[in-house]
Amino acid sequence: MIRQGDVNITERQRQILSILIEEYVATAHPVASEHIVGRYGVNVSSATVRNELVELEKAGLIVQPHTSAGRVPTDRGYRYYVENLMTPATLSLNEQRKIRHQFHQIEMDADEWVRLATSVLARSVHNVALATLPRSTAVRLKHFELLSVAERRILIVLVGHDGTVTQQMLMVEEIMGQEQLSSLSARLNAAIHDKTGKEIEDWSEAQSLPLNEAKGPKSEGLPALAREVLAALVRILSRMGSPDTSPIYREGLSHMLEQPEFHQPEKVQQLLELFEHGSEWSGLVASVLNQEGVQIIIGEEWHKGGISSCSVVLARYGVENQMAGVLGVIGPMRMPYNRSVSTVQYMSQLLTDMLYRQLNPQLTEHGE
Amino acid sequence: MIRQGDVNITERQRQILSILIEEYVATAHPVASEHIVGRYGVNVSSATVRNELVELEKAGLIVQPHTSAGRVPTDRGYRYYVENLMTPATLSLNEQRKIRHQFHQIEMDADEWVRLATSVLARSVHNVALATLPRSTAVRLKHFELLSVAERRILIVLVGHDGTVTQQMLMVEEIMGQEQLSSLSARLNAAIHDKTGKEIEDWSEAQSLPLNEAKGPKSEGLPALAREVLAALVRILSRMGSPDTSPIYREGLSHMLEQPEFHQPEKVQQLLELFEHGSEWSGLVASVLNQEGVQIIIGEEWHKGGISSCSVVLARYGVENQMAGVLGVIGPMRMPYNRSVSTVQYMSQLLTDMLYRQLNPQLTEHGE
DNA sequence: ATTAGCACTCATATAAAGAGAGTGCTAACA
DNA sequence: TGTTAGCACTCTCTTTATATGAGTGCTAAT
Repeated sequence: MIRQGDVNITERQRQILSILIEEYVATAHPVASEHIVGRYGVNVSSATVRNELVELEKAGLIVQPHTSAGRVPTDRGYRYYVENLMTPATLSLNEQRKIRHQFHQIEMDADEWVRLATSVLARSVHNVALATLPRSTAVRLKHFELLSVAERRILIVLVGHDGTVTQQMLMVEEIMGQEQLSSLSARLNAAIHDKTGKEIEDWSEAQSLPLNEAKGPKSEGLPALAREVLAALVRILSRMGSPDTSPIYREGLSHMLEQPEFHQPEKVQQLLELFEHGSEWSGLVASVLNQEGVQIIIGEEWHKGGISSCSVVLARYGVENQMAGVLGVIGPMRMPYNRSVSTVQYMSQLLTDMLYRQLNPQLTEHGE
Repeated sequence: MIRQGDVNITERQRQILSILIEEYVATAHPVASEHIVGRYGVNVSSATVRNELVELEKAGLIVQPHTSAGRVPTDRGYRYYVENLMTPATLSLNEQRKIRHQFHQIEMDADEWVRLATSVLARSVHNVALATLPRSTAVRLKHFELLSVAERRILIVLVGHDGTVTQQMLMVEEIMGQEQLSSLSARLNAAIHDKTGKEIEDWSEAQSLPLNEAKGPKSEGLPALAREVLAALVRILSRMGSPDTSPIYREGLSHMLEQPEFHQPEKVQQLLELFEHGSEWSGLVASVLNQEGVQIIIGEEWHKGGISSCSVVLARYGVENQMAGVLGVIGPMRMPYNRSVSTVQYMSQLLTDMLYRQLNPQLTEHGE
């Protein structure tokens, strides 16, 4: 799969580019021709390497910060590297075990898994990890409960067919005891079990007309509250279906700031502003949700002039269109991509497995 | 209330100190004697001011970064200022209204209020705001529900008598339908209603003995699950009573980094590490929970060598020993204390009112 | 095609010099 | 005794000059 159309370079140039990038990733210093000779089969003189470097520069894959400095990869250079040159890494079995081990606390729900995953990921790649919570589209109501929290305050707890749990406070006019609420929820549950938000809305409208006409037999004050509850359920279900609104968890900033590219304070502030204005992410997240595999966004590919010199490595986790989210890493453009990719890949696979088991409990028993 | 025992300075010195601190807070530059003359009734020459400055320096309230520089307040200087000199500010009615307005979304629970409060606070003081969630001691169980999330996975939702809601996942051996769970929870609710964690534990132990002996009549598999549920309830209740474990919400880092003291990257990193190792905070939080009023911690008063040059302004909110948390501001030592204090005070009062109303719903109707 | 050799460029480090801000001190003054 | 003008002194910050050295591009030889 060779994209990056117009790039056409010889085998040796590719080798040199690869060495150069890996050297630069490791040291953060512009790489001189001298430092390339003698490594991994490059048995030519520095002059020859310099000639090749000129070619690579013409192709737009590297630049020099100033005359008489070594070379540094460009956005395009990294792009070519991750697509053609990078040797894909796999986490060692030991690392895999260490990570899996942290998920062996049983009593957690999906949200907590994801939060833990960001934390593990951040430590593992020494950069900032981020994730969105898993959201389903078109959730079906499995069951809900009404809990009287205080007079006039009712808590609605809702379980979707996919195991997601959401809660929502509701203020009401009437004062209701827990018993009344329980009987109401029992009655409603029976009626709207397994329906989607849309279906509940329809059902609720269908009910309201007949009820108004035949108001003799069974309307001792309940309908108003019931309608409020139903409306709230519909709202919750529709919100659960839209992934954009979900908060984004972040962790590992202090690791990231150890990197030399963040020694100028403006860079740091740019970065933090990006984090605190979460809205910028939603487009990116949405696009990753629709794609298979690990996505790499390098430098300004995402966002002209935004966080230059940063890259993002993202992957979807979960079950497509059913219960999916995004998790990944953000770090300086100069990051060890193969490690990032493999770690993100492993974490997303792990989360996917766990969610899959949650949706299909009968498979649970064969795990480690 | 003049603490700071051994400090004994004249009225004019106090005036000068006050001007100096306010000037330094505003400009972030060491303050020269020339800049003090002519302000707020200081009608003496710069030479006289210099003489007074020497006295203030002897008292340890100010220092000069180097010979031939202006003066800068020390930790003790700020301490004296906030305790004796600072003119307490009140938020303007306009600001108060603006803040209150943001809390007028009805459908929120206590946790969401607190999260919103940190966000508002951060914007208002242009620094980092932080808060702990409200936790009660010795929560009594008001009601709980069991929800079948998936086969073998049960969600426990628990409402405390103070309106706190907590959820917890539970893995079990048996496969139970929602109906069975509902009837189990109905039976248990009736029995352990209004008990504390400790009381539930006792009750549960008391039950297990008789049940084992008289195992004829009513033991068709339920007790095992019931015991698991009870154990989980006890665990949840005890966790709800310990405030240390609650996560700490933070916001506003990008504001804070605009301050010139964070133009050296090491400072930034120190700060972030402090945030990510949340454990350091728990002692501080615990002590603030036991005190009335706004607490100010200046520079190294908290933590020798830790985040020097930062101050924290904290206050408890909520109802003591019933449902309380901590919220406040962290910023550079050079911060406008009176504004921070008044904002923190107002926010904590606001949260307290809201929690109080939640606990006593009959008062709700007279509010704005 | 490769490479040794070398002049050239430019960032970085080091030193010296100058400017300016602000002090401390002294001596005069009310 | 408290206040103030005057001034020398100190120390930072900026500027300028100089040196160093890493790394390149080019040329000419292999």
